[in-house]
Amino acid sequence: MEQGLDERKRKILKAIIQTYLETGEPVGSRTIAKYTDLNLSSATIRNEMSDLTEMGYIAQPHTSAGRIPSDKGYRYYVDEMMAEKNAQLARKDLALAEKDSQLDEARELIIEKTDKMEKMLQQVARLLAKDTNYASLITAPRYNSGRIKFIQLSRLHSLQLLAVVVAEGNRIKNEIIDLDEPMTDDTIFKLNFLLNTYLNGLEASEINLGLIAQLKEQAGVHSEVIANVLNAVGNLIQVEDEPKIYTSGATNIFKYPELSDSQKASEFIATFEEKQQLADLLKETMADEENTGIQVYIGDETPIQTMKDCSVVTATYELGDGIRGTIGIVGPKRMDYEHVVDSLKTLKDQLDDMFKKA
Amino acid sequence: MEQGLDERKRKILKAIIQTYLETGEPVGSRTIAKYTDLNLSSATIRNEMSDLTEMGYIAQPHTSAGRIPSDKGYRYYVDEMMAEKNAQLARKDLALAEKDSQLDEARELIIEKTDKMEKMLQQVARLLAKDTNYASLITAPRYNSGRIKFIQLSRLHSLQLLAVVVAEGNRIKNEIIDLDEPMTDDTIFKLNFLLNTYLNGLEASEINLGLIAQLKEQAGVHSEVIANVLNAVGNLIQVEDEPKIYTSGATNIFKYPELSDSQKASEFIATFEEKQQLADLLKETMADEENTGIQVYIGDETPIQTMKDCSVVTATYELGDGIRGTIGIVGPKRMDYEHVVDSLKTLKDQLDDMFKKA
DNA sequence: GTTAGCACTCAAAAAGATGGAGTGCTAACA
DNA sequence: TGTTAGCACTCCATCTTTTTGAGTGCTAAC
Repeated sequence: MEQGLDERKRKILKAIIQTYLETGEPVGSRTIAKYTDLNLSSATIRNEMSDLTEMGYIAQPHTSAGRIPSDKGYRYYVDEMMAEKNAQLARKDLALAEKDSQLDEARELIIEKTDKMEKMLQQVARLLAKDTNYASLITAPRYNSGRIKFIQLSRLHSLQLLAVVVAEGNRIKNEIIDLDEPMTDDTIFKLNFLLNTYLNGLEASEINLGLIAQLKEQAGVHSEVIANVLNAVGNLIQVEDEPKIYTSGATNIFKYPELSDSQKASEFIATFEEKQQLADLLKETMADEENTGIQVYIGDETPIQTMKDCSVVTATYELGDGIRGTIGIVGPKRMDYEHVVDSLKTLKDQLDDMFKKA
Repeated sequence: MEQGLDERKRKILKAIIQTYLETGEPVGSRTIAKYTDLNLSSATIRNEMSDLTEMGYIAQPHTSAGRIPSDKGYRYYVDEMMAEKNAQLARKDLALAEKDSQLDEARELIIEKTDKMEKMLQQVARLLAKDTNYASLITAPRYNSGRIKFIQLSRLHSLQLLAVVVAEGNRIKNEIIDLDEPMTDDTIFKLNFLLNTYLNGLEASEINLGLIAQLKEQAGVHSEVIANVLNAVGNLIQVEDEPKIYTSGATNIFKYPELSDSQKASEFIATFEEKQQLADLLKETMADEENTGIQVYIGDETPIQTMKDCSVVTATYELGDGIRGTIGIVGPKRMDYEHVVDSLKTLKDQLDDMFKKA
């Protein structure tokens, strides 16, 4: 027992799952008897279903109902699908690259219209949600190298300085500094020199208390200003810890009755609203990298409590140098895994390209 | 008929509404008979209720049910309340300034912890939602004066310039400009001079095609760079058109059964998720300014279709010079108007103060 | 090993029964 | 004339019962 599934059982299991994905209702033996090409009577199917139930691949909501896939069943189905996809990919069977016109069109729109990363990501999230009818989330690429590239103080008014800090990856931070008394051009020049010689090329982690003390000492009377600049530097780095997450389509869950009772829906949507918890999910994704870069979490496998009744599919896109971001889809366990995986793959590739160009 | 309400009717109406606000269930004549201090039998109350129904202040969900307030009834109640609040305020009856400890504590937390406007506003929204148990929204102040204060080009790398544009209100925009070929320090200096002499002190609207042409001509070979800087300027202004809206607590509606059926909840939350439509609401608010700066929209009065079954309370905070932002609460029609109005008032005052200091 | 047949189960839908909160109206009362 | 007690009536909400039908598990025959 439990020595794997023979050909027939696999076919039946697959048929059950696919039917369930479509209808969302428990599927009975007669349905399968008609559905499948192997010509078997419902009675035979029943016997096999009984076995599959015992093995834990499917379950009965109650005695006299049809069967629904268990988490183990889904897992089997998804693994099969992924394996097949990889095989196809290996032999360059690019029938898989069937265009998703909606997402394709997206690409152009996005590149054209949005000059700002923020808007672009929001747009992508929206599109993905619309395309799949599930909830989507996406993070901006996480820059893990915070090396400082450029620092500059300029005079705004007699009592106001503007500090600009640029880090690698062209992330920019501004800080306005109010002075107690005017400062000469010369002083500003000196401070600029000081800041650049000390900080330029450093990573965030390399700025320690000793260094700060040195800097302040050098600055003498103007150590206040230094403190403010360092503050800006600090902010630039802090953003790292909580990468921004863009979401869309959380309300799509109302399309799936098994998720839309008040209690569940409320928790689910709150999770999306707060976004905080989503970070955990994505952290996990980032951690273990797979061949395709696509991960599927089914039911309890997700790290987030409130999504126990859902499945989560994520993909990691790269800019190279280990700078990565994540796209994800959250939907009911009976989601259209194939479509979701394809969509994410397409999008991941597009993002990879896009960033490579930019 | 319809010549206003006598004292007794007013008392009864108020009692009905208040009871309904608490319970959320239709209220019957006996309840009122016990509740109120004017000693009347339920029969008498019934007669009065019948009148009030005819006048349109209250309604019956069905023949043999109690009464619930109609929009007109709510309107009456809110108007009364606001009038009283204003009266209190006029004679400096500051018992009204009863502290809301939660919001008070907020103030300090906020000022302490958040250096970034964005985070602060998000925090405020979250707090307000938590305090009231309704959904909250808040916009960043909308700067309507876009006068340019400072422009600077700096070299980042040999083929990269950094443009910094600062507008009044200390809004800052950065733009990185890629060059085709290196640029001498001297050229950068000249371009800086050029940009500042032409653009400094101008409002967005004053930058027209003629001016741009002049600038580009002056810049000669480097007109590309000018175009990029103007792009940054453009962005600085564009942000105006769609002020960022921060929201929180959309899922609070699930606490109110009359709003939490799938259909309604879905639409409601989607509105909050997209935020786009909320802008309309806030635009409206900004338009007509009242004495207290607090507005209440009941049911159909709201400009947003999906909120027909809700009430919306908004407040406008000011930085002076007509620079304003909005805070708002969306909840069921039977919301605790008094508490909401007080909370918004408190918050509005705090924001006014805070920005005055900053 | 497969299948037809049949008794049995159980959830969901439909139909019926009960109770109670609340009204509107009438007639009596101060 | 305004107020009140009394009563018949309405209608929703709740609970119970009935019906229906999809689906199973088992047995016996092929």
